[in-house]
Amino acid sequence: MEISERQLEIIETAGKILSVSGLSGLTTKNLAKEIGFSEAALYRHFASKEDIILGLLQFLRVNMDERLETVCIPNRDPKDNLIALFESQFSFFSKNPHYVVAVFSDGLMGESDKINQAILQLMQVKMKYLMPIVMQGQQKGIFTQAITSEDLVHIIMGSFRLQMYKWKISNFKFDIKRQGRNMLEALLTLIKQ
Amino acid sequence: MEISERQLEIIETAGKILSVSGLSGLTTKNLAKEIGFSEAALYRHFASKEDIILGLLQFLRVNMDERLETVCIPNRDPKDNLIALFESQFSFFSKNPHYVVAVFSDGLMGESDKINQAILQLMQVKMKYLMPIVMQGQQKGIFTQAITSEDLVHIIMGSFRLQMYKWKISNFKFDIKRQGRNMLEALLTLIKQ
DNA sequence: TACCTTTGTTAGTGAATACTAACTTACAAA
DNA sequence: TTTGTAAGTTAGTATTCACTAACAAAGGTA
Repeated sequence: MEISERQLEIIETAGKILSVSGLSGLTTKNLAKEIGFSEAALYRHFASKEDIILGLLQFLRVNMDERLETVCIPNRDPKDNLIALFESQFSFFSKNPHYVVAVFSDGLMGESDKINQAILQLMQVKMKYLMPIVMQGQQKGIFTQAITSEDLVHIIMGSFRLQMYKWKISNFKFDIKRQGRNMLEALLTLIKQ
Repeated sequence: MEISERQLEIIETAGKILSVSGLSGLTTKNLAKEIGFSEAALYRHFASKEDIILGLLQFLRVNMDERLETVCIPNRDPKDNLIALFESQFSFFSKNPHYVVAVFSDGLMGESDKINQAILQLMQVKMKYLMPIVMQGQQKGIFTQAITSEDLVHIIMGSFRLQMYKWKISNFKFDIKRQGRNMLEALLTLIKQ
């Protein structure tokens, strides 16, 4: 599953349109116009619009996986890992706000199963890094053991997602890195044993 | 802003379609067919499709406001109030799963400002009841005072929303009341001082 | 040179969408 | 009895959508 240069350009332009004009703005017409070639040319690089969005989500997933891999350092203080993970996430979305629209928007492509699955996979990638951190923190007695790791992860993920949602419906007006850091601090205080 | 019987029927049918066929299934054509009259007849009762969705959201808001009003009893143990509020929410959505699609789906009507605002208002109604409970609980020393009420509410709301999201993408397959109760329990354990 | 592949073009297609115009019917009030 | 209104109907409309067919130009390779 190689991604050509042109494909990447299309994916990135799709992301840009998403953040500027939202979901309904992402049409093949707009996409082609923004890139500067014809609508038909899109179909030289992708079989369908769905494939373009899937490409976008896949790109985001691979990117996130690689990014979190470098950020989460085994055997480091779980608290530091949690902070680093969040910082990295907020920093990335701060630079690429359009992906927020992609990930947190349902109804993308009329509830296509493939796309829903791609979004689920994205959540799972994050879970892959979050879960061990939380478990390690609990084992070391840094995070509370009063509730299960699953519940703890759920609460952390929920807080993160709501923060993202608020940012999105504010039209990305506030500083997500600062607000995110505040929220994380509260979260850490809460889950500290 | 009175709602006629026919309007209510349209709203409820719209909700039903949302839960069965999702966002993309909610077309004027499907809506009319489901009710059993012509498409044009819809426009005797609503000025536009947007108005129908706004009606649905408004109906949900009023309903939720009244419901939570009876559920949250002043001067009762905040913990009990919190449980009652959640139970009521889960119970309602369990009976009316289509509203989950409406509320937790962005891209409803191409990012109409009015609709986004209506969804925001819905969150604020819930906040209206949640915030005093949390503050009271903190004052009485039942909930932790280590973080602010705002942060606590954010974390609670985030957990609730994520629970709803998981339920929705599972196609309403699991028992939201049971799962919700489990999550609330974990949450209560966590925020207990 | 001859040919193939890649990547673009123009000019459409059919299907779906929200919505409307014009007309009909039932019924209630004056 | 007359008239107005509410609530249906049929048969459309313009627009938008994702997508395609047919062709052209560039460049590499036999």
